[in-house]
Amino acid sequence: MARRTTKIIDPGGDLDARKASILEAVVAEHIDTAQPVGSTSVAHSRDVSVSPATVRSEMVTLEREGYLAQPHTSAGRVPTDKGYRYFVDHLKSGVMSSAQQHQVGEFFANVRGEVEDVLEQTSTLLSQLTNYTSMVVASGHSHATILSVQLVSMDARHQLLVSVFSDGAVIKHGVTSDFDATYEEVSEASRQLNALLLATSLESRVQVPSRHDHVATLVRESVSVLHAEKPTTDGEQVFIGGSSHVAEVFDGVETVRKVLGILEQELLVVTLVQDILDQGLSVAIGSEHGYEPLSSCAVIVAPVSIDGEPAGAVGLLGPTRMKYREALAAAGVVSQQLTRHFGGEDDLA
Amino acid sequence: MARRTTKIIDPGGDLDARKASILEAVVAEHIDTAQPVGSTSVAHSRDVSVSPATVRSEMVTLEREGYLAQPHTSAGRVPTDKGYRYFVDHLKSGVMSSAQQHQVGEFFANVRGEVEDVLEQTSTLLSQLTNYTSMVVASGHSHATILSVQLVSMDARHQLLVSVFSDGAVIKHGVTSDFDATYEEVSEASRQLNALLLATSLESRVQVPSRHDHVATLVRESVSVLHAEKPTTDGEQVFIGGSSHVAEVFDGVETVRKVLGILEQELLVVTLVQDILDQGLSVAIGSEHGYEPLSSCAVIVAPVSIDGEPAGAVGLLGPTRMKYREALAAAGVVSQQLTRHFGGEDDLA
DNA sequence: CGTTGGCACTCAATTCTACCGAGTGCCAAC
DNA sequence: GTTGGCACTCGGTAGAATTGAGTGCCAACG
Repeated sequence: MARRTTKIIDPGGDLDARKASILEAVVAEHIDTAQPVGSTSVAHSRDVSVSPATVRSEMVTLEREGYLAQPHTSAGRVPTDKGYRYFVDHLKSGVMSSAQQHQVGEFFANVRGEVEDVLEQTSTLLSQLTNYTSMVVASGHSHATILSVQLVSMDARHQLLVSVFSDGAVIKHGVTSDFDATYEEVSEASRQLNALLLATSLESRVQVPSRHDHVATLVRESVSVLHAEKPTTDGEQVFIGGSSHVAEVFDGVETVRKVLGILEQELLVVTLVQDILDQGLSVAIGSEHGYEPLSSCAVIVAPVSIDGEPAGAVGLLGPTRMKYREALAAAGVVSQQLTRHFGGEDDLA
Repeated sequence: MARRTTKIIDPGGDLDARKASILEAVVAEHIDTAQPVGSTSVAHSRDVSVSPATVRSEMVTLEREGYLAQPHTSAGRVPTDKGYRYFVDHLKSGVMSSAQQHQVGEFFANVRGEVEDVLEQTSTLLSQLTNYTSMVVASGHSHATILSVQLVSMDARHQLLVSVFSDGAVIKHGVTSDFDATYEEVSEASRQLNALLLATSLESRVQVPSRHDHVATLVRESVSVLHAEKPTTDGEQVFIGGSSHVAEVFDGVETVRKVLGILEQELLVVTLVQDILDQGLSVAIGSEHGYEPLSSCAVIVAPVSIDGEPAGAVGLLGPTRMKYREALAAAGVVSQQLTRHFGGEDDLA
């Protein structure tokens, strides 16, 4: 399930049972209270049955090994990214409250509409479930094949190229000509485009006519504008939900600003989520994802697939001290449901 | 240009010249410093050439008349919403820095791509120019006519209805049938739909076939799903830029959260902007727009039209103490440029 | 020898106090 | 009507004292 990134050297392997319990207690309490946690409260927590003094001596070890840190002498301990990592890796996967399960069930039983709408609403759902900012990424259609293209005349010099893909995506492109195209020329161009492009993908090369008549020019122009789609992005779409939670969950204006700034850049979000997935992680904590402005964040991702093919992902963004168990459960359930929703009976793939 | 909302009773009409100068000085300085401003600094400002004592006595009047407020005894004065309103109404319209003018010119000379892309980028531009959050609203296509509809077969039971509108909008709808439709049936339905819907708008009623064969069912289903588009919204689109500025510009987590919460709800943003336009305002200050959570905000709007028809608006959202002159100038120029961009030569209406 | 209670020590956070000064309101004089 | 003078208010700041949670160390215990 959750794996450790290869970059972490993991010196000395696992911690002994007692250290583990102590670390876990520290993390759990700090997540709960956002405060440094001291030896006494750890000693009193279940799973730990030694005296505060013993806890203290173990904590210096944990600190030396990099799992804990002290904001200043004579304060309690706070988990480091490495500490959170251990915690997450050893988390027995939780389960959502039945109320929430019901909410999710209800939601997926009732959503209808276009894929985009469903994804958008899903991102809202996910952020409502967790009180964190959610991201839903749908991967591009660069390998989907074209089901239909149509050139529609707006006026004599402006046409609209509408392409329908096998994954249900529809994209449009403006095509401008420097001559007046007749209705017949546009229809003919449309017919030729269909013949040319049907069942191809955006990656395939096609043979365009080299003649210089109006129809051929329209065809050439259309193909070029369509194939120009690729480089920008792969056509991924991102839906972000609950960005207002950023303000609740992080302290410090500067952090909030930086995080919002990141979320504004859709391309960055796509890359971030993809990177984490590529690393084989389900959670990226602190600096594990390498985005400096997000160093005080944790990002949870869960892949979504359609017919066994990776088709996107859902994600959650919170502080490093986020409620991992609940958030992981929510992301997991939602990604599963999404996978099922688009796999099974459904009004549109 | 800037008009006063009818709700304001405007008691005693305009202020005498001296009161006006004093009020203006207070507003200007408070916008600059975010601090209560005292009699001395007002007295020293240009446009005011009386002693602090005189300023003080004028200020008690202004306070009594509701233009100024005192956070507490022995602090300076702060403008009220009414004070800002007066300031804005008497603002001689400013002009952008030439660097900014250049930036805008550059931008509109170089943008290309679909309308949506242009609008999205415009909202980014506007927020960069002003350091406030920007909103770009494109009004719906409920009165646009249909240029083309096409039913594309995804698999035997799922079709995709793609409609192209005269304003360049393309929308898709999934159509599900409870029977297996042949390729011929889908083509025939597509043909009939075209005959039926061409040149109609979403508001027009059309006569659907009442037969029970596959083709007629497909046609009926398609028309119904297409006309169901209307009620939700009018198909407006909203593009929000620079939401991270919210964090810089407002103080207090709670305010930031509330504002972000509003921005998340696109429908609300559309309504807000529309309401303000309908009131004939170009700026709504504090509670003038009636959205309680935005009572510490000012919203600037500027309409955009295409061929004389209202087609949307651009907006800016900042604190009540925002830099009105600059922001108004930026919103004005951008809305003009946008109007021109979509009015004149252009690769797509 | 690992565990524990005891204890002195540290240091951020809090509280209190004094004080400063920006700003006001009032008034008498110009 | 305007102005300078003056007493007064009150938020903000600075410093000192206090508090208390928490540590590290150590000696004693099982």
